[in-house]
Amino acid sequence: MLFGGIELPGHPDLANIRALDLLPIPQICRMMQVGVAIDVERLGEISEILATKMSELELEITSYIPPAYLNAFLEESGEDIAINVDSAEQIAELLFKVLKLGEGKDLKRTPSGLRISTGKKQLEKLKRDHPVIPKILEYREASKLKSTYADALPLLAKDENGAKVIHTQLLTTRTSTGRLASKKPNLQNIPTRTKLGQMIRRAFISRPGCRLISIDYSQIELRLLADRANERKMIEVFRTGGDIHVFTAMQVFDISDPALVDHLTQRNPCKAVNFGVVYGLTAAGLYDLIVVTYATAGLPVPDWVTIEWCEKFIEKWFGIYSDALEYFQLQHWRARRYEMVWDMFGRTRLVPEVRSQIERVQYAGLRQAGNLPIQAAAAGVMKIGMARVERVLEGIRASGIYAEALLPVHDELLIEVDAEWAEEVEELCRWEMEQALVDEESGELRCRVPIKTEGSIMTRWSKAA
DNA sequence: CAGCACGGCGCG
DNA sequence: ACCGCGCCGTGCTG
Repeated sequence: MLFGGIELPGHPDLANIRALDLLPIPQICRMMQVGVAIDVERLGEISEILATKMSELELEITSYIPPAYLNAFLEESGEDIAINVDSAEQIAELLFKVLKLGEGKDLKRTPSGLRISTGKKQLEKLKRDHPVIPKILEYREASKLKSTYADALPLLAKDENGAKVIHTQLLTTRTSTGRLASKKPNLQNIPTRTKLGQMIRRAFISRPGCRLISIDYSQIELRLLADRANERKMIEVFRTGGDIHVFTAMQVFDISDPALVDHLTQRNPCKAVNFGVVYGLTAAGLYDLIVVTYATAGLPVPDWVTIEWCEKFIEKWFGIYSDALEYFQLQHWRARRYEMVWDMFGRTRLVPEVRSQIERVQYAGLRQAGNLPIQAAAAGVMKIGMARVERVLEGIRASGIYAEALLPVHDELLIEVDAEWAEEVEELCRWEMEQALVDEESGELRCRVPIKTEGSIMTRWSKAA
């Protein structure tokens, strides 16, 4: 029996899931009431920076409209500006009708099929064909960050004794996998991946005299895959504390020395596949991923990277991790047999799609079936971890010290504590989260690999502490 | 003015 | 044709 009486039945178990889902509820209520402080002035500055950048880019983009078309564009928009870069429709017209880019290439259409897609993936592939493309991508990034974050967040902030505080709504019954969701605003998608994005994230601050503590589960989904699939090679790597992506590359490319593994051409694709298999990654999907990776790095894609090569790559991966292959096959079999799959805690998901006559729908159902036992297990681990952390924080608060959980972000928990106690609290909370799968009675770890976390103490929320 | 579908994109 | 979310602006309709 785990913390809070949670079991690992390994079969559908509604009572167990009810108990698991209730576990973090008191903490969730607290988090919504406590809220997160933001630096509204900083967000204002960022908004200005982004606005400036956007008008510069807008001018540059306009300059690429051939003079013969300028009047047509002006008329269409009915404004004094020629083109609205925020309009995918107008960008598609510029790129594919006026500039006639990508002729001869098989350009992907939008899901509705109404027009050619101008999504990031597609534009990355065309990046080298015309100088306007990177400008559009840059504009899109700035526009997204400005409208969704820099401008929107301050409007939702409430004045609370001198600080501006954001209160999100955490949804506990929104997802099909047991994850939590966040809305008004969504604080689970605050930027982190780009330089500009990190500026936004750094506008989330600790209250005066406090520190933010971020603790995230390290590769939790891969570790759970290793455990649930009893995947021998993965278990060995995680037990010995090795780099799973480097190990994969050594196996796939038959390299004996970890130092000889090349990052761009070997470790990165392996990392993509290691994460991607949990989502049901296909050869086409991997190919896209690699193309975008190279394009983003500003490099031409080597001609040995083909769909066929990606197929071989994935086959090789499942040859190496053959227990993982069997595990996914078991989930697919269950999905077809019962139209249902379940995770280690007994959470179920119906997947009637696997009986569809439409192949595309059927495959989507199978990917969902393969993904659920892993994503749901990770969500369950997080719920136990959260409840254990809250027990510790309650004790700390009882001695008059400020200590509050602020926000769960799927495999990360953001905590706020009196600056004086940050180091101690970080260590305690990391320990609690890492003990999520430890049996309360025997003290035994109910997982074949250790559950690890990484923690950092900050005054501003950011990935690089 | 409100509501909707769509394309697009932020995060884990 | 890569899983799970929520939210933005556009373009259109009632």
